[in-house]
Amino acid sequence: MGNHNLTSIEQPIAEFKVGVDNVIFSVDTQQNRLLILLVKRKKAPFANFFSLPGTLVKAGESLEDAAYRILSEKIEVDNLYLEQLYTFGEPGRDPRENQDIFGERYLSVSYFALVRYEDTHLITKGNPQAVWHLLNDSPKLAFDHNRILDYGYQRLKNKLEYSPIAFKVLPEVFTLNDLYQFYTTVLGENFSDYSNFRARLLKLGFLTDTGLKVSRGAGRPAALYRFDEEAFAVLQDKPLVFI
Amino acid sequence: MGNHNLTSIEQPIAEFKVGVDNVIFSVDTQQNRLLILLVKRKKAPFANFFSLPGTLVKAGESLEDAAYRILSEKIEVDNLYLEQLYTFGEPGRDPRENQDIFGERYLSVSYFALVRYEDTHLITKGNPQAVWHLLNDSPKLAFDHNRILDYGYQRLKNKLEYSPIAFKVLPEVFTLNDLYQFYTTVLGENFSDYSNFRARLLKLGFLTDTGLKVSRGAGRPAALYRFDEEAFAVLQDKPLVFI
DNA sequence: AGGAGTTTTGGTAGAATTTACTACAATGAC
DNA sequence: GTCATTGTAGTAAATTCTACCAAAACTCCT
Repeated sequence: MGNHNLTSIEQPIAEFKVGVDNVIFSVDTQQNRLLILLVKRKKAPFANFFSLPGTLVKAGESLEDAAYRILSEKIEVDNLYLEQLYTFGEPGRDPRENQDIFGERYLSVSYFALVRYEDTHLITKGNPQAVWHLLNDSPKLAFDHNRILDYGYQRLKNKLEYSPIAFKVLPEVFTLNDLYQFYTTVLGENFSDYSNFRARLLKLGFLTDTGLKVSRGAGRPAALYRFDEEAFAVLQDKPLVFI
Repeated sequence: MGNHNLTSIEQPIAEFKVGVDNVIFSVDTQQNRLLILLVKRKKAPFANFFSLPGTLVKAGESLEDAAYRILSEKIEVDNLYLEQLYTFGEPGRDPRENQDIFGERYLSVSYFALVRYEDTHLITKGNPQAVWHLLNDSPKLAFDHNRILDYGYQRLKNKLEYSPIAFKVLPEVFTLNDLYQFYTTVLGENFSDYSNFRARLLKLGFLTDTGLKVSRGAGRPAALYRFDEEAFAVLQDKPLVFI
């Protein structure tokens, strides 16, 4: 069972402030880059460190509302997927707890988001501003945010394997190669070759050919497909690809 | 994106009390029953309703510590698996919020636990006491606990499919039939037949034959196996069975 | 003791899927 | 037209899944 503190019998009930921190991913399909949204802190603690975009939950606001509020303060985006990730709350995880004479605690409920990169605009006014970072080249973050980021990346890979979240952020119509590039930039190139990826996805039967074709430079034009939500419904929780 | 409340610009930061609620499962392998631990509430709100065992987090106590504290107040158990489930925090989810003139919020961080049934003892002193309920026959619970319970059951099934949590609560040595019965009482009987279940588990290679045999009534004696953690390590996240 | 019943164990044939690879089609560039 | 490039279709071999079957090793009953 491990070493757990079971001795705090006479401790009072703790008072908490609750923060929401967002792990916001985006896939730049032009350059095959997996990006993460970070903000640079201006104030202590961890001044000048990068951190995940976060906020404290306000009165009357749900956790998910707070998560959407952070998003809308940093970026303009219409197409996204968002879900709760994990709640971090050990005593001492936030240095502000030590400075608070009332012994108040800080809890972090983290959310995971995947947003469309192409028609998303960073909001440049406001303070601090948010910037995209390469996930592979992300810096040491404030608080325990590196841990939250790692947790979020695991969730992203898992979700991509089992859920159709890619279609929330891909354009309305897309080629099978677009889809393959999306998967490879997130998962790495060792999960399937293109030909077998095509065959598998098409056999699953939730991609409908629009009849349209698109030519991008040299080579045969590619068919444009559309995600059919209704056709997907029947295969809930079946893996889409194998890593 | 749905309808989210983005208008609370001038709201103050909320103050929270944080509760931990445990979804505690147990498998009675003698009678093939899937059980859930519930307590009967003595006080308002929801007096005389059953609820998940829960507590408020104390000063200096981590969330996981609180989860273990609840467990140790209700049952004596040495063999268990525990992990965080989900955090519920919409305004108004706890009726106490309305009675509180300071507008304090109540957050519930839920934990999921699977405990060994056989050598677990319910603690009968204390108030309220905890009792095992059949999951299939669980009553209407206090607060939003039915939702948390459903969420926990989904997690249990998922974990059983992908993680070796069964071996945390099975005896040190067990027969393949023991294991099969465990899986069928949790997942239902439609995931695999016994012969194929055996073949699959043995081929995965993390069950080592102890050489011992056990005879339970009529029939050929069964070989006793042991879970080999080291041999399992290589196949992290591969499915163990198919539902 | 011996046969009947029961449970464990180790298969196998056929279907289905995965994997690695090849051939062909349709286009732009020259 | 020819070639490089990208998209598409397919196949053969290996592997896995599924639905069974039969022998082995015991207990129980008469």
